[in-house]
Amino acid sequence: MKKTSLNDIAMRLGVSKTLVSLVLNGKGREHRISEEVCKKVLALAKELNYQPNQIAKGLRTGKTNTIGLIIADIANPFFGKLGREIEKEASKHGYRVMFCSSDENAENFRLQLEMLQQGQVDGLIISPPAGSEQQIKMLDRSKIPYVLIDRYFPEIDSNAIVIDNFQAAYNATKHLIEQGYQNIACITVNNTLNNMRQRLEGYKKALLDAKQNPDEHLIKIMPFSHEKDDFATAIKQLTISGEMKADAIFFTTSKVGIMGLESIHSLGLNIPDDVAVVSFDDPDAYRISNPPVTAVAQPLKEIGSQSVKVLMEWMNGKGKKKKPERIVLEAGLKIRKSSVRLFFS
Amino acid sequence: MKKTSLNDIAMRLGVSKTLVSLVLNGKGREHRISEEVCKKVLALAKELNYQPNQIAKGLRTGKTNTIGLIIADIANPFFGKLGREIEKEASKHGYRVMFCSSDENAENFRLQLEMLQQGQVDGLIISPPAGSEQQIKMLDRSKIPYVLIDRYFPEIDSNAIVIDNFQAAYNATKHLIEQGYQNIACITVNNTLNNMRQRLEGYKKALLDAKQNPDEHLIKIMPFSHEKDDFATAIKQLTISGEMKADAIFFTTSKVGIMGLESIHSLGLNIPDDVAVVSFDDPDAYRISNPPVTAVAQPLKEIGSQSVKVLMEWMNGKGKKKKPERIVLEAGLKIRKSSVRLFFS
DNA sequence: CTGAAAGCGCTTACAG
DNA sequence: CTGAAAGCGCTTACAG
Repeated sequence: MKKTSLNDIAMRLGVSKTLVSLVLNGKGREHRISEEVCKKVLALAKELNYQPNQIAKGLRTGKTNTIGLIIADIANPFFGKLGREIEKEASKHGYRVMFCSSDENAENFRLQLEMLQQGQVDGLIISPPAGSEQQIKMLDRSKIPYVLIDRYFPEIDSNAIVIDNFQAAYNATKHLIEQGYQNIACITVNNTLNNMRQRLEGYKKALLDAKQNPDEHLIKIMPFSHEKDDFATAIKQLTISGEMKADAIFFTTSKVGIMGLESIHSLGLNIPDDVAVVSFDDPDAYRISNPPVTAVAQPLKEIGSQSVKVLMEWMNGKGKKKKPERIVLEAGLKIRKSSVRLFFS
Repeated sequence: MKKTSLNDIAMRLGVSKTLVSLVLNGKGREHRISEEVCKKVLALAKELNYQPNQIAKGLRTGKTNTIGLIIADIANPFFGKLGREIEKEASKHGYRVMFCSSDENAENFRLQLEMLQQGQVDGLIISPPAGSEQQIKMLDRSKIPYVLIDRYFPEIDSNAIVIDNFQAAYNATKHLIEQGYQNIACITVNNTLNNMRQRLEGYKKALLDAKQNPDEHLIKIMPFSHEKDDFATAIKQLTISGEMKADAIFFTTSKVGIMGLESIHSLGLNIPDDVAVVSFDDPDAYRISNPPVTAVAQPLKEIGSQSVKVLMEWMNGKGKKKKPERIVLEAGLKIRKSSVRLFFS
């Protein structure tokens, strides 16, 4: 059985498809179409379970009611939760969302962006990987509405919803300092994105402000591959065999933090007695970890809703790009046992 | 600047768009179009950065190269990882995927299914919520290819990729029995889906086979809302205040397990000495939990790739529905310290 | 070797 | 109050 089309209804009722279209789009009154004709159309549409073909509608109107979302990895709980918020918010506005995971790879990203621009989406929410400046510049020159999340390129004027990474990292480090830790290490990932740089800078600045000099031996920059062995080595150097013993570690992402915690556990080290831990991001894992892990919790709900809001404003603004908005949100520090000295508690 | 269309290229070259379409679709040879014309077309297309409008193509060919995915919640790591595998596999076949989270709610599901059927996707991969039998039956009568994952309705002949939930639960429980636990509790969720029922049945059967009678006091069926308080109460009853003291708990999902572990920790109970723990599903959290949690690890990669494979076969089978395939995979038990008696290890 | 034409299912001026 | 017609950007018989 074929799906019923506008024409089927028009034919069976002996009216034009213009009329059917009008009625079904609620423009019956507006066009002063007689009550009874309206009723007949509506009734038959219901009977035949008519579903307008969105593809045809999209071709004609140039609107797809779909937004594209490119993030690093939907399987990463941070992006999973963020994606869910965006989906929720978009659906309130009648939009669906197409997900793409770039794996922080600029080439994947380029292909996904290209694909999404082939007339499939009305707007984009994007977490651009390192090295995608050119793509974003091109995107900016095209007329398609977009907003960046999680990171942005300072030299490109884009809408962006981000958090204050510097301040959040600063606060996390300061918390460790206040707990009396003296050799605070930082494990981060080899990534040139501004959000990651700011996290490292915030950490360093907090140390400097406390007259603790950031020691290069205490800063580990991991390859993006996130290999278990690399982490085991790094943790071992920081805690057992290295030139500087760390009494606390600040992880700049949850992916790094989870790998690090695994290594800490398999070395049999005690948290926080042997080494205290604070991490960026707040996956479920940190709440059920024993002890629970102190975490920088990003306001995912707000990032999601704001990004959709800004995108909608642009999309409904007749395609005219407004002055770019850069919204900077605060991230809270959830203090848990992994970073609290017992004699303080 | 408008996007360049087939027509733009045809006009500028003084040829027909038929020809341009043919060449760009690699059918130049086939239609014996002269080398030089081909080259000119290709060159100009590149110069103008021509991107075919997929919406128009979709309307004409009836193919969107998109598959729809409806799961419970993309923010749940189980579905996040599964979604990622499906995305990966689909992209190998040139398909993109539209994600929808139903929250296990039949009404949400109905709306999402309806939306996706409005000519937007070529096929569907679905994790149907309880109470959606009618929707699946209707879907089955329509000609749109689909495959179910994670659960199915025994009375409806659908393609389905699932695991042997009964056996996996049986094995997990048997493991606890072998470790010498005598009062093994089960915490599950109030859900009539066949996968959940089988997990409970597998647990009971393992107890029966070991001459341990399943005691109703040891089985807690939680409301789907997953409220913290409900779990605190349940765990307290099982471990401290109840009529039967449990020395081990089997959680039937990771969502339940994570809530349960939180409660266990906040009661200050020791795992596995006070109470041992085994859980269905294997989120990151279980590896970094201290002690790490024994888990039933589902083969997400295989569920993902098989579901896409079966769907592709149907979609490329000229719309003719094949005999439904019901693929049942095995889930492995990852034994970790949360369920191992010290004197055994 | 190449082109004119029809048509996918809609919406939207325009005309009466 | 209602309809004929054009057109969104493609693909695909068909004709020459």
